[in-house]
Amino acid sequence: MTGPDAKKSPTLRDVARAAGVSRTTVSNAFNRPDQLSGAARDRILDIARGLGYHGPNPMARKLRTGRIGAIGVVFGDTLPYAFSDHAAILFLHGVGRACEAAGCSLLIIPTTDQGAAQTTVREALVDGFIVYTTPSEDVVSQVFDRNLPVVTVDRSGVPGVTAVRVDDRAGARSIAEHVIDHGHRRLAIIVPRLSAMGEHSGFVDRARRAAISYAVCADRIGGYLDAAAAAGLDPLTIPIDERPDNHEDAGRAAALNLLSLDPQPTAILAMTDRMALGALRAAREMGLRVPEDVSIAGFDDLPAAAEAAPPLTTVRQPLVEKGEQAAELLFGTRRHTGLHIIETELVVRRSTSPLSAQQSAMPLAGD
Amino acid sequence: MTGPDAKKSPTLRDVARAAGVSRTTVSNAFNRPDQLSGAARDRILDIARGLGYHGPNPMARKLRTGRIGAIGVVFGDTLPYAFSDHAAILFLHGVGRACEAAGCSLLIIPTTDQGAAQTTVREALVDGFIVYTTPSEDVVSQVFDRNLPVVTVDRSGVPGVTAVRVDDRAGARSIAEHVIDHGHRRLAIIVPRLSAMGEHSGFVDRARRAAISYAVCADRIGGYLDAAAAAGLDPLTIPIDERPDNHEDAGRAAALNLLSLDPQPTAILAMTDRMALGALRAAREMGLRVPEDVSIAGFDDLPAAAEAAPPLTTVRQPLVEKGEQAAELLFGTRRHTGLHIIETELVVRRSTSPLSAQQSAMPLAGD
DNA sequence: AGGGGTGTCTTGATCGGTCAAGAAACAATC
DNA sequence: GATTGTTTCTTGACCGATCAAGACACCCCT
Repeated sequence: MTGPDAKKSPTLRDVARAAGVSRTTVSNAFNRPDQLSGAARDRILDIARGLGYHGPNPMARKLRTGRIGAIGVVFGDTLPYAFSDHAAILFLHGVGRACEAAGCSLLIIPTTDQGAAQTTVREALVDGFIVYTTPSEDVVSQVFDRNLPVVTVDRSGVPGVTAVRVDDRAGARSIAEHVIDHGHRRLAIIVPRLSAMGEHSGFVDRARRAAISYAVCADRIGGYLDAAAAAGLDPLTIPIDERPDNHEDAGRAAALNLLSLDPQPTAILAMTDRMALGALRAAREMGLRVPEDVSIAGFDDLPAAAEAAPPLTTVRQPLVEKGEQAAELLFGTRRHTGLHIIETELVVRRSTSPLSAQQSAMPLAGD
Repeated sequence: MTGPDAKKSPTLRDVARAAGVSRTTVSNAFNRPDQLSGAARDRILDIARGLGYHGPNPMARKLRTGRIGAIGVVFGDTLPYAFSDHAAILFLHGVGRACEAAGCSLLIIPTTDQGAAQTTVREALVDGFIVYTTPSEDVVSQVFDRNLPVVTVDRSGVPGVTAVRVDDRAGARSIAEHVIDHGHRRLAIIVPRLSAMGEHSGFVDRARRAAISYAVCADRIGGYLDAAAAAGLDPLTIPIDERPDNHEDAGRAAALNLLSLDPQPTAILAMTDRMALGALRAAREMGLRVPEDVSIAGFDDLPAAAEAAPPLTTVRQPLVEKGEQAAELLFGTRRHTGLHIIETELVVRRSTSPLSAQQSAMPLAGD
């Protein structure tokens, strides 16, 4: 990517020389019209144009003046993934709103290539960072090393760092309670990748349940199991299926696996709407009706959840507001407290229903 | 947004002084480990840490070294809008893919506030720009003024500027032909804002048809009308309804307007899928069946088009690839030619069908 | 005539680094 | 012992601007 002008472009000094004035005067011609006579200004601007000088180099200028005017969002996943995940996009939407209000641009920093990510973060030209989801710890510590303002989102807190969290545990509990209140006892859970280390597909065993490294996963599963325990169910008997990615296809595969258990679960709690949508598809493929044969619940309340067939019962988290708040905390627009917790809301639609007589006729696991 | 360290942070010079070495040596300790003894390096790094020095200031460093490592995408709309428009997101997805490959970050530059946009563009720390959709001409010329590499997307070409265009005209013609081949003669067209100047809602009169400032609009409408003319229809008799925004709601309003014409159109060509989806809703609300009572076609082939009820006949443009190509052209990965034209593909689904006997029984406009 | 004010422009320092060239110390080679 | 080479570190210029302070001319006023 070489500039249209391969020959290096002229500087303030060149213009000054050509115009027979000092650099400062040229600088003023561009930035402080009141500091020189109109005639001189016009002449200088003309000469600059003639020389192919396109205004003060922003980097040099900002080095001197300080503020950069952009904030960085660090994604755990690849950039393409970020742009294909609706939750991420809604989050960015919110961040964008706050940026706009603050007159700030938005730098999206990919961190796929572990090696490159280090230097990308190290050299990012930003006034602060938002760390979204789960970049590797290396990258996160690199971010902290920059010693710029940071807001983390959906990550377990680090002392001294402003964090935005959703009350995932309460949200998960509420939707599990909803299902349990409807009489369901044979629950099953679908989750995306639980730990930064190791990729796993299939049932989650005890060891892996104990080694969850992502805060969101830990909290949501915790919430589900809290509700189960409160209802007298043994958490360890509730099957959890993990898939490496948060995708429709992954949710489908997990649901196919869970729904072929005997006895079949009567309610599936998917940790994300994306996976829940895949689970809906799996049920359809197996000839099961939702919610008559199996209730399916999601989490997030993506726009697609309301439009699914049937519309998805889920837990709403205000994704746009989450992004907006994170950015506002970074800008200092919003009062700084260590931890910002965002509440969720249970959204009951039609993918869940009370346990039917037919369903309850089947043997209860563990009986 | 003040840094955690309000007292200004130490510089290379401070570290050098504390360590009793020169600035260059400290610089080398960070960037060129082979240029000094391991012992000295460790000692310097230790001292730096002790002083709260967090690595070389990226701005100063880049001022010296040149390359910034980010490209800017300039949006015509507000940032939040960009993140709510699927076409834009898919485009960004593609850009992100290319950025990732090039080890580059992505700066998203909002241009809502006309005044601020000028300086935002002027000061954006990027190595090049992608101009997407239709920022105001002021902003575009500001971008050109930076004299950095630029690729424009979906805009009519400017001499010397690499442009990515979709063959909108051919795509529009193909879908109009598809509908005409199915026997439809009473066509109607739905379009978003046609011109940067003036906001208009409702039928587009002759004067406004002649004053379209957005290249995409001009081409798509041109394609529709080409097909109509080729089939012996008078383009001027085909009603065009314009709405200021490319939104479902806008499409709905336009369709409601068009479908209350007498005689009623039998086929609606919406210039975007978003508007087509709104038109589907309008038809449903009016108790019209699609496609039995009215055929509706879109443009873009967003993911939602395939999932609509009924699935939308549309023109597919490869949005992700468009973004990727634009970025690759900017990086120089792809061979530079002035104009890159991307082909479209007609995707026939179920929202269009042959004219029914009942439909053709109605009087033909102009007979 | 001298003091104060204003408008226009210049000087030299500075922002925080990197880079090319060279110096000092020491070892290896002929 | 002179030459060459390495390793390690320093110097001064430079990247392209901004900024504080001051110089100079000009006008107004008493």
